[in-house]
Amino acid sequence: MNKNDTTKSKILDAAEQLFAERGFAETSLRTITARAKVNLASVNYHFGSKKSLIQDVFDRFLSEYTSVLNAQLNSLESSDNGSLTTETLLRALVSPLLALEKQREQSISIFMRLLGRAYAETQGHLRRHVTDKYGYVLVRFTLLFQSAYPSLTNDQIFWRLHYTLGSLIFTLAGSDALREIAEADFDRKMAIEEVIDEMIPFLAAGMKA
Amino acid sequence: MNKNDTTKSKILDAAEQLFAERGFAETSLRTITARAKVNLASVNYHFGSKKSLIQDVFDRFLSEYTSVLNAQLNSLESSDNGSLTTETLLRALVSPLLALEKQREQSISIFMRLLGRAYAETQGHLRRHVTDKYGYVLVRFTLLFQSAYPSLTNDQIFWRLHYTLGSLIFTLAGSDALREIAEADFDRKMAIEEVIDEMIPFLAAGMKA
DNA sequence: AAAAATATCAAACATCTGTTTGAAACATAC
DNA sequence: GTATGTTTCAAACAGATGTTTGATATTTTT
Repeated sequence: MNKNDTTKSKILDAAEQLFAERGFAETSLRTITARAKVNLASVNYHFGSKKSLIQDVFDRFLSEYTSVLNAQLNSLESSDNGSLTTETLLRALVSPLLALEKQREQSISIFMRLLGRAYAETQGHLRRHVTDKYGYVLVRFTLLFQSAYPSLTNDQIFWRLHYTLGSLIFTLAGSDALREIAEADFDRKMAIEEVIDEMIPFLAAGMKA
Repeated sequence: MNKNDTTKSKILDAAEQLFAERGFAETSLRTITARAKVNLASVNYHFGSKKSLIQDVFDRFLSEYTSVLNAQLNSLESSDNGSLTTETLLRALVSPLLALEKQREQSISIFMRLLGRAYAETQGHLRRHVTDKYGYVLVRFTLLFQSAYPSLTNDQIFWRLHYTLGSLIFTLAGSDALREIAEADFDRKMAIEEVIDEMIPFLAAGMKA
């Protein structure tokens, strides 16, 4: 059997999409299993609980994302430090998302909505899980940034990085809807790559301000 | 009886805080009425349904916010157009939030978390309600921006405004947690006004990029 | 091919959800 | 002070939720 057609991965696929669309509490296991065309009890059989399913959805996405991002940061670190511009750093952050989009044939906004929801879960188990397991990549990214901009203080970099993440997650999470609005206003549907190409100079200018 | 101690406003207060903390679906009417110390049935008596309660929470916040913002935009419009810098426009967007924070003695992050959640509710009734009733202020703001920066194309302004909103909502929604992290790292607790003072040059630089 | 382990399934379970009910308490008007 | 309208309250309701069960089917191992 194809690895993507197992009951387990069919559940992950359906859950990922539904969680992104509606949120965690708003998505019932019955909705997930109906879309995945599997039995209701198989969620608890394969994942133990709904909580674990949510974590596993994030693990699948984030482990793929961080492994690509880490590879990018590796090559940036080994290359000449003089070429570490803000723009290339930001591209390193975004390009794994575009790669994932192509590979999975799934809109970036799905992943970004998931991330946004994890972020909104301020008191929940999910945010702790995500930051504990994947926070180190953000730390790595911060350190690279510091070496590129030694004139900025540490807390300036800390905050500016969060402004940037806010723009990225917020805009890309809503990118499908925003692109439709923009299409109605300006008679042209932008590709997601164009949106990103517009966004990076905006963010870079802020970072260097 | 004091107007803020009626059953109705006690429910609104409790609901506003709990919705911001946990989300709409994750907050039950029983949790709300327990915190508000009122009877369970009083929600349906005063608001009709949970849906209406959610809308009323937003209406109370947004009507206060937009009325202050509109006043600010009025005075900006009547003043000399040459003084319309990006920074003053952004301040007009944020300062009503600071005013509300003082008046209600409630952290800005509560309001911003609410806004973020309304934004995340992509398919729900809430987003339509909010955009239908309060979208015009954003349009007003956009028009002012266009007049200040005639060199930018309309879709550039559209997108840059959304990048800005992303940064603002995302950062301010998480400002309490972020300020604590920053305090642990840099041994100084920043005031929310300082965070904003740091953010505005960042955003202004991007807007002008 | 028999045995053992793994996976699927329909049904039931206990719990929690928003909402409704009808009586009791309270306030207001005459 | 009685009558009328408004608000509160405990209790119950119907429906949905995550989870468990025990039987059946499927796959893997020997």
